[in-house]
Amino acid sequence: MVTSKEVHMQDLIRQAEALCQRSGMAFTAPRRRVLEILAASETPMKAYDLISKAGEGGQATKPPTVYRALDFLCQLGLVHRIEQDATFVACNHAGHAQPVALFVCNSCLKATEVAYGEVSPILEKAAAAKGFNLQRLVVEGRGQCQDCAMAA
Amino acid sequence: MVTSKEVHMQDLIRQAEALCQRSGMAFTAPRRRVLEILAASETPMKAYDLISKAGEGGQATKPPTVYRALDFLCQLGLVHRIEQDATFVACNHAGHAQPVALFVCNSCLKATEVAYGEVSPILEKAAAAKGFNLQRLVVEGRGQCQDCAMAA
DNA sequence: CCTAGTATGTTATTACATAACACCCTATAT
DNA sequence: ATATAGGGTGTTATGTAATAACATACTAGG
Repeated sequence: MVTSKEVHMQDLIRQAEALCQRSGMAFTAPRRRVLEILAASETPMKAYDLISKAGEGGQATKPPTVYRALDFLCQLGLVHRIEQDATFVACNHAGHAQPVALFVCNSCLKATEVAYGEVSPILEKAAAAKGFNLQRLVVEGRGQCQDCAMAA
Repeated sequence: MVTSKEVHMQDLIRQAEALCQRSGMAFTAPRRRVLEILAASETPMKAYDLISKAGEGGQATKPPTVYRALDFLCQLGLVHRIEQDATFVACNHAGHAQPVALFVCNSCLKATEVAYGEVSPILEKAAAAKGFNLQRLVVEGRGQCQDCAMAA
């Protein structure tokens, strides 16, 4: 059986390859490895869990290798960093141009992505009212996800 | 001359005292010290800068002392933690019931507080559409503040 | 070839945060 | 008066997150 996770991963990998091709960057082994691990994970992962996992199967993988891969993948928009708790998650609707908010479930720790296109201009305007020119926006949250609400 | 910073600090301290009184908690020396340092700072501060500064003038101040004070002050809403860069800033409109976004200037690093009351329900609704019950929201940003825009 | 640009490997260190336990203070119940 | 429970701090040690700095390798264009 082919799980949706696996399909998702194939998508992400293809996306990554395409993006790299276009921008003349290399989709190298460590970058692929990090993306695969994140894509396979149910929940956002801490950097050092990633480092351990990437090191399984022989060669040790050191922090800088993984952090560099994460930076790269974040810039491409294939991975999101969740600032609240310093974790990383594979984007689950690869290729979105839209900004997304990440809402983390307090029970199962899974992240739900929600597009917030409509609120960007509102916040930009609110910022502009104070003379602030908004360039980058971070929207995150905590709460209870659908599955956990059902279970309760 | 009495600066607006100093007035702001007096306000915050009074607020803190009042809040503690009401909830039966103690506004102790380390808590006061941390709040004073933050209120006097132009920009958000890193925890370890706070630790050093709190330790000036004799007794060494250790990380747990400061982190405990920060947790306390954050819960009271007198201090905000900026997740993006793990810094802390005194709230500059003490006693707001409103949630606020924190926008950090890329040049001078000062934080601008912007109330985002109007967008909360929108995001809550967007989350609800995916079955997510939003309990806590973090809105932060980066960009250029008014002063730096003028200077440029 | 050679060299400029991109990327990784490796060592070491810096920065951020908390666990765990001892001690103190103060309010209140006996 | 004294025991004790709760809230708070002090201290040691450690866990966790991230990066600096420098060496090495791969690949494309001159």
